[in-house]
Amino acid sequence: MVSMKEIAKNCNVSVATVSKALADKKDISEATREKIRKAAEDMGYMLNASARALKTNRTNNIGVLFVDSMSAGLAHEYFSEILESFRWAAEEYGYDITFINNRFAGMTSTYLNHCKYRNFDGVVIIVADFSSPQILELVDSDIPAVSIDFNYDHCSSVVSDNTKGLRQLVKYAAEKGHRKIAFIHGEPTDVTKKRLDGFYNTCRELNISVNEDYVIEGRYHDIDESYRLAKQLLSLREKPTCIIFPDDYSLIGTISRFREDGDDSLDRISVIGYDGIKMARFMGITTYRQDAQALGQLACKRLVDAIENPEGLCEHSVVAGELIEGRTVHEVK
Amino acid sequence: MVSMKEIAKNCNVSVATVSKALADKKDISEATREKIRKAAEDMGYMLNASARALKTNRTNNIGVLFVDSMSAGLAHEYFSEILESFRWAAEEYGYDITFINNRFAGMTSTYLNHCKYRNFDGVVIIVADFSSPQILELVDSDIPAVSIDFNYDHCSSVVSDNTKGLRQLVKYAAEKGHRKIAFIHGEPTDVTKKRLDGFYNTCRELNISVNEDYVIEGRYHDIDESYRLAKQLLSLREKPTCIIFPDDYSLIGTISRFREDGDDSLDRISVIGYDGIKMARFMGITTYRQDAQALGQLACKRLVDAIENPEGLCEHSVVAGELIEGRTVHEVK
DNA sequence: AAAACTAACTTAATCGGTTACGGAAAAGCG
DNA sequence: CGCTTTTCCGTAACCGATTAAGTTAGTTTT
Repeated sequence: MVSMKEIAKNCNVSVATVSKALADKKDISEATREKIRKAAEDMGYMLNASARALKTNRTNNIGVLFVDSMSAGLAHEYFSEILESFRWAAEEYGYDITFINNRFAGMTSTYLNHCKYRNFDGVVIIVADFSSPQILELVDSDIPAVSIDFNYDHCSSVVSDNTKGLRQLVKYAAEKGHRKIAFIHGEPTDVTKKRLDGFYNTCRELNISVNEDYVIEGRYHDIDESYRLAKQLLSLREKPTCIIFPDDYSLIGTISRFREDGDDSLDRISVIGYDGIKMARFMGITTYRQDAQALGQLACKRLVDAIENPEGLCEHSVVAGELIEGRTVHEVK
Repeated sequence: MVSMKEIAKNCNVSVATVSKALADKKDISEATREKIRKAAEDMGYMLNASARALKTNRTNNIGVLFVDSMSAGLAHEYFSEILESFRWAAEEYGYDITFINNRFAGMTSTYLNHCKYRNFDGVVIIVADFSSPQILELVDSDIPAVSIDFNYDHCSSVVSDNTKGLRQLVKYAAEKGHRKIAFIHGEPTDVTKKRLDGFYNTCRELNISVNEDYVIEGRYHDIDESYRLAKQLLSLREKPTCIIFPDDYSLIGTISRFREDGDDSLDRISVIGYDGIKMARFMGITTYRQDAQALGQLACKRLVDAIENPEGLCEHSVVAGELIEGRTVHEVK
């Protein structure tokens, strides 16, 4: 690999001159700068990130925590869209992204150690088990960090407006005349809590009495579970007229499984998804589209801010989504 | 950040001793090794990847080319599954993965330059415009590389068995009595070429005469296009009885759009997808599941082999998939 | 024309490890 | 008890950059 040393030799200058010439420092004459530039080009030279990082203590590399305990992860359109937009923004800012893991040289390690090892300039937590001590250790370290859809005290966060999401969905259903609205929510997480807040508060505001049998815990992205719970809801003496699902994916799966069963009871009531994945839009499902792109982009901006100004306060931003009106919520008298 | 120097001072040994102790070299006594280990642990020490890479010329980092010109990319389940399994395997082998791009410090650069800059030990090409000169430059460089679903002369490759895929699908349709089989294929790429081979050869073997109106070029992952072409096929004087789509995604989208139109003509013939995405399986679509997991895993193995033995010959592997029997291919008399 | 700048480099230290080589002390051997 | 091996650790060069500080020649100032 050709290094500055060889360029220096070739141009009869010192390595320092080469470095400064290529870095566009001012104390190099235009003539030598050009000579060096040309030599570098001709010799196929490229800067060495490791060497630079060693000296400058900056890697221009961002660590991405994206661990899918449930094998959702990349297969989850919402998260992969966030990752994609984050990545794009990072590249714009001149950063690369590397996945964080907790295996070092084959052995088990910690996320923090991995970040120290790679010397990431910053870290973004997109998907993870947010309550794990390893994550806490990471966000409490002095590495600039930003978390998505979760709030920590010591780092910036960007979260989707889940409360508003449920508010809009409930309001929409209510406008269509629904009063028996069920909500299959996901595992108890920050996100779920916010959604439940939105659900309960909006019901209260609209004077909709919440039947406790209608609010049940399921799992995100789990078709089997949603299917089971939907069946359960539809077997109640007093059936709900509308069911809000944890996400579009499980809703679509559930719908098709009901049809497979030859059971049209789900088609005869109203259903609502969450996320706004492409397929849901194609299928005309009423859902709340989370603005994954904005989330990823903003998270990146916040992280870069934190990197460039480590003394800055952390900011907590909420990103709104939008209701997508499909054809799965019917008017009731 | 705590370095070996500080541990050395703390333990009254030289930096070399610390390095060797932590690297489990044999010429350090068990006593000092333990003393150093403990100090490192207590001080929260972690190795510095840049420093190590500088000296050893190994980064334990693999560059991943994953560029979605068509905004498919991560949203494409097949590719994201490959990425996921590749990543998992890489971590097992002790490698991290970083996305390759062609922007350097905000400006436009080349993929190769980026790889030189990061000094990747190897490179995997998962999604890209395979014919771009930048990619060619990359695979022709001396960086160990492996490509997925595309063959280059100078690097190993792992490809899905597209010929077999189409063979199986055509055979299956034929067994169900279909003789008028249409094939909406994707853009002309290596993959498409193999599929066409499989399609034509199998038709010939089974004495199915191919109506040239039935074999038309569409685009992968493009619902609008597939929808348009399906309509076109169904408007032919002599309609096909079975249509093979470029992929599950566009098939599912097309089906739902037909239903939206109140057009049941697609439901009355047989349809076949490709990829075997989860949703397709839930919806009972007959398709060919590509073994994305095996592809990613094998690609990683090949790459690690190439890294560890740069003189080795490149290998070209073909990974079989399997036909998933759904309910979208009906018996014809 | 001597003093004071300025422009354009060079020198050398440094970042945090790795590793070939060397050397002293302890252990093994006859 | 001498001599050869081992064992264990230190010295120092090196990887490829960056950058503060120093140097030299040319230019300006007075």
